[in-house]
This record gives sequence, C-alpha cells and structure tokens, in this order.
Amino acid sequence: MGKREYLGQLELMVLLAIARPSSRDAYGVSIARDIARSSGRQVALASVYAALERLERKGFVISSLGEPLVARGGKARTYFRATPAGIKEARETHATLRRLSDGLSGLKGQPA
Amino acid sequence: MGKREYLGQLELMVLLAIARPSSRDAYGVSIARDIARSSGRQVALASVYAALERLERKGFVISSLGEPLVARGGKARTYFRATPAGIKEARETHATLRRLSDGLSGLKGQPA
DNA sequence: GCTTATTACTTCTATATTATAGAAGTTATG
DNA sequence: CATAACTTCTATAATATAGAAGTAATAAGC
Repeated sequence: MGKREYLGQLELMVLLAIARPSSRDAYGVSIARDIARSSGRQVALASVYAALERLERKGFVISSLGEPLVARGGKARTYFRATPAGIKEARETHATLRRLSDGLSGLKGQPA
Repeated sequence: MGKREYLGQLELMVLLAIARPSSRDAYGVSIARDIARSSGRQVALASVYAALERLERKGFVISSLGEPLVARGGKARTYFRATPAGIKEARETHATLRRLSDGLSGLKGQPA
C-alpha cells in the first residue's frame, strides 16, 4: 500500500463543504461561511484559499471560472466542485473518524 | 467567544483514539497502532508523540507514568487519558464534521 | 467627464503551527 | 554486546494564520 498522507483538518472541512449535496456553486467566500456556520468558529479566508489550492493540486477538487458578475465589478468568481477522487477521499477520512469515535457520544465531556 | 483554533487532523485522531471507551491504557505505540488500523494508513510514531505533547499542553489529555515493565527493560510506559475538556473538544469537532458531511454517503465517489 | 469609493472577492507576504522521516537514546535482561 | 519496546531528538516539509494589497466595473461626488 502506497504512502498516503492525511488531509489537513481545514482541507477536510473545505472538501466536505464542497462535496456535500446541499452545496451548489461553492466558492472561496461561501465555503468559509459554510465552515464558520457549521463549526461556530471563524476561519481565515486566506486559509481557505490556500486549502483550495492544495486540494486542486491533489486532484480532489476542480475549479472553473463563472460568468462576470455585476455584483463584483464584472469579475467572475472561481467555483469549485469535488472530483470523484475527492469524494472518495472525504468519505474515507470520514469513515476513519467514525471508526475512531465509536461510543464517543456516550462519554461525559466538560459541561457548558 | 475567544478565538479558538481547529485541532489538527492527527491531533483529532489521537484524541479520539484515547477518548473512545474501548481504549484502555493508551500509550504512544498503541495509539499509533489504533490509528493505522482504523485508517488503513501508516502514521509516524514521532507525529503521534508530537501530537500528544500538544494535546497535553492544551489540556485535552493528561499523562501518567505506569509501572516498570519487564518487557521493556524495567522502563515504565507513559499512559494517556482524555480530560473532560478533551472529550468535549473531540465531540465538538466531530459534530462539526458531521454537519459538514450531510448527505455525503449518498454521493458517488471514485470506484475501487 | 474625471477622480475616488465601494463591492465582493482573490492573492500576496511573512510567520506560526502541525506533521514527517529517520536516527539516537534508555534500561533491564538474554 | 545485543535485544526488546518504547520515547525523544534533529532537521525539514506541509498546513494554517493574520493582515495587507490587488482587481474590475459601477456608484458618488464635484
């Protein structure tokens, strides 16, 4: 079995945010918003763009330029979609985490 | 709400491996084995020890020296347990990922 | 009709944090 | 000495951060 690395935490979140079926027309800012909403924490936009670049280099997402938008001075946005390999990767990581968290929900954590 | 960072990917896996109820007497090597088994990928021992240090610094795990072991020349192992804060953190990260992966399992990924 | 602002992103620079490989260290036996 | 079963160290690479800067068409102000 070849040597593969684990996706970084933010890379995984970005990939999930793109791969989920409820995600349409994902782009940098919308992805960051998605993650902030799901996690309750802020994420630096620069981090999201950096993660997107890495994910694309690895073949897990693919980008395409949209149409010019009046809303942003005729500039087009860059949209992202997950590739089949990306969805596979996300699912595998997810499965790994699920395996590692067996019974976690039954445990008592710190209150509040 | 203070500014909090996301746990690294390996930190999360290490924390989960320690926090899960089926984990008894977790220590560096056993944690690495656990992760390798759950993920199907190798993880560098040095990475696990580094992650453990960080998790302890952050108050998510706590270490204690076991008893001298004949099996390893009278040296004791260092065992780790998750703190309540650690369990809380693991649960939160887990919940975030679950929220981000809504419907992911229904998607088609790359075959094989 | 020209600046200057505004909008909604995207990119850049510099730095900090996390993860890696591979070698070295430890301590009582064999 | 060599071995066993970890643990630590060194050096480097990959990932993530903050905050500033860049971009292109309209909108505002004079």
